[in-house]
Amino acid sequence: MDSIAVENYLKSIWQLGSNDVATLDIAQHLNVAPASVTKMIQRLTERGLVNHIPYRGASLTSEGERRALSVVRRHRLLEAFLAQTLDLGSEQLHDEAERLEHALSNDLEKAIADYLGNPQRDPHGHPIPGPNGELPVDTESLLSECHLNQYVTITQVPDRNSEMLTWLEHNELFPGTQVKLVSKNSFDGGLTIDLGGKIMQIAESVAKLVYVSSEDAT
Amino acid sequence: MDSIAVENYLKSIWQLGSNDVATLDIAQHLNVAPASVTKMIQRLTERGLVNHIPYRGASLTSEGERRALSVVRRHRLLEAFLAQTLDLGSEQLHDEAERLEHALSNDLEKAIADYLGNPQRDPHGHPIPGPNGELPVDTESLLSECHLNQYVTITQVPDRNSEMLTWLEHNELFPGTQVKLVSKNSFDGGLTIDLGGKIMQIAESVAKLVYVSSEDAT
DNA sequence: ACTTTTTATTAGCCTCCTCTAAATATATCA
DNA sequence: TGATATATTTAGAGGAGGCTAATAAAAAGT
Repeated sequence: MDSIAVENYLKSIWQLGSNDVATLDIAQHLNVAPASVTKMIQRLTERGLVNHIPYRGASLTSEGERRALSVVRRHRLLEAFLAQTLDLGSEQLHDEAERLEHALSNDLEKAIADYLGNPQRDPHGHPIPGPNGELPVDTESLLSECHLNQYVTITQVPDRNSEMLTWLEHNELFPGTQVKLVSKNSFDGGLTIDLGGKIMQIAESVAKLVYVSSEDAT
Repeated sequence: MDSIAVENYLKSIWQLGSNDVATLDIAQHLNVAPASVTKMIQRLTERGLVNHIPYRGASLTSEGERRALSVVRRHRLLEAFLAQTLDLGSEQLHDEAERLEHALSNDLEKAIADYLGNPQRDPHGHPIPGPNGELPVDTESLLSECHLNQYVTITQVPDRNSEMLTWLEHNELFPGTQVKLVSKNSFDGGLTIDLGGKIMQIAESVAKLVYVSSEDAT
């Protein structure tokens, strides 16, 4: 059984990209000192969960990725479960799941998945990895990279960053919402979108965290 | 915030009695070496959570008890919550709550309590301490100490020891069941009880873990 | 009361995870 | 290319929590 710290490192590396993740990025992501990251990376390399080229970066081995996805699965199942039973603020969901994910047994994970009907996505639209780490092929793109006048459906919003999430929710920008891209500012990357008649502005920083699908949402 | 280990020690000491708990008992309860217990007791004494007289025993300070009861509250709320939402085997409940209890924030604790309607007891009949550690005065007694021909209602069954629990459940001996004490073996302390017409034997070891009330259950 | 057994504590060591300060590699820029 | 800035790793230390072996205290038995 991986320790909480190990699970968090694996999850962070997974979230930060697939190859050559920088020590400093992990350190900031986990809020620890860079030296602590180096040491942990070495332990994980020793255990065969990470590949590390000194001064270059770290990436997950297939076993490391499997375990990272297991954490992600538990996290997203918990978000879905808590969202369905208690109704917590969308921002709270993430924080609670962040702590509970490390205390979930296989049995309870399964019980929750069954209770929810083995959902494919969590409340923020993020795909839930299967019990063995299967993830659907990603057919979605970033809102920031849409074509002009294209109609798209929001599929994923971020699950951290609660202020942004509150703002998105307040403006009815959640998974399932259909929007049309009206124009794009060349100077700051901001977007103007049409939300069923309502015209609004979206900063590039937000549009880079929202995924959309050009087909109808499934 | 207390660490998981600290929370477990406090809870163990609370469960093992109110004064002069033996090092060895804690060690067995937590499945660690006696020397580890001594060391932790010293740390807890240092932090004002435990009173310790060397070679005599340990007991909780009022602050220590407050924190122990907080863990117990989270544990029992979780048992109630999981029992209500997922329906898990009664034996599984305990184990899952045992791990999750350490990852429950105040907010989530409150959300769960509200969702359940602030219950007074968990599924095994154990009283759930209030948010500040309030426990009802105990008016219940052990099944093993009833008088002959007395009608009593079961109020509490143990939450650990899954075999016994399964057996109790299988024989419909759970909180709310009314039984009459028919006779008591003088040699082994075993009981014969009348369960709505069905006569059965209960070993003393079991009767010492089941609480009953002579008034109607509330 | 003296010896033996049981229970607790101390001493010393280990692993995990963290930190700061110092050293080293890499990147960047003139 | 050489100098500076940034990123990374090493060195060394510390706290938390665990262990075993050795010692000391308390309890129990004769």
